[in-house]
Amino acid sequence: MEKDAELSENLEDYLEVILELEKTRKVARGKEIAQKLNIQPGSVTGALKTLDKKGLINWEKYGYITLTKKGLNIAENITQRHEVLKNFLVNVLQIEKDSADATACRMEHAIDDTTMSKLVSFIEYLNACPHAETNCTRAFVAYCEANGVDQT
Amino acid sequence: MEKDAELSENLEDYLEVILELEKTRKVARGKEIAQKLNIQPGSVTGALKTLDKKGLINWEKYGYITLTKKGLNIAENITQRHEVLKNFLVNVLQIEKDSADATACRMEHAIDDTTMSKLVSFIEYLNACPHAETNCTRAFVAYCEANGVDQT
DNA sequence: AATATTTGTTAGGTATACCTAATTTATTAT
DNA sequence: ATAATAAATTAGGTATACCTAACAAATATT
Repeated sequence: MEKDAELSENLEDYLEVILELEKTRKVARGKEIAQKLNIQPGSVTGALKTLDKKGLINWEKYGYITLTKKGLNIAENITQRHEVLKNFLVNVLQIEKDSADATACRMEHAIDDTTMSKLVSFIEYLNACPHAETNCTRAFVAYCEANGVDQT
Repeated sequence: MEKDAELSENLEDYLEVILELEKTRKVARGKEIAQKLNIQPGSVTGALKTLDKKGLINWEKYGYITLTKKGLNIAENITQRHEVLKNFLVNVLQIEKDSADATACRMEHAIDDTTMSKLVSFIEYLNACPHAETNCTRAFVAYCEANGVDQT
């Protein structure tokens, strides 16, 4: 049982990327982590040691990297936050995908569980809520058009 | 003309706090900045030097602190992001005020101008949009109640 | 099996951003 | 005016998180 002590945004990003790599490649490798995070491979090792010490990944020198159960929980939580935020940005606010992804990537560290579940409910509500003969989201798009809000 | 070079989240927070203090006290003082940011006074000086070098504040040793025009622009932008996000969290997602404030404080650094203006439009839309005999926001509250979404 | 290539690690360095404790300057009270 | 108090700065230290370049290990090629 290690101190949870709050993960830094950076370490959260590592976990998220490792989960992504595990899904596509079964295991994560340092080089790929570096590429995804846009950093140099030399920077990865230190972070892996920290994550290992915190009991979030299984790591041995020169070995493959996998998430522990504890690490997986966190990684999945962060990934979910990312997806929900991106969903909101793309499907509700009508932000372009790549930009939405980048913004979600920054916001995911800033949103707590309570806010998250409220946001999930809100998106659910928007999809359920019939507004005139369309729905709230489509009505918002129409509203933007009518008011000349930039659609880029 | 200094390099803009992207302000760190921390320096953004300093500007935001300085603006807040200028509004209530005409000038900001190191001690108050430290209090608002929950850091020790000794940590403030270095940051002030950096902000001064970037041309964002007027600062002289042992003197008062005010924002330059450039610093004011940034501070106002950040403050606006904070307010819009808080407004969304409190009035749309129905998050409790203090918690919303803390979340807004973290999210304000993560949201870009395009997303910001989309969010502004969206809040506007929600207020304008009549839904049944109430409006979208109230309808969302009802939806949460009907679906047992936690109201804390 | 030996060599080449790729990948990972280490070591030393930079930048940010905080801390504490000592010191200096400014302000206030006598 | 002087002494006491308050506020700001400095100096030295810690932690995070990155960098580059040199080195080591593992994998692939012939």
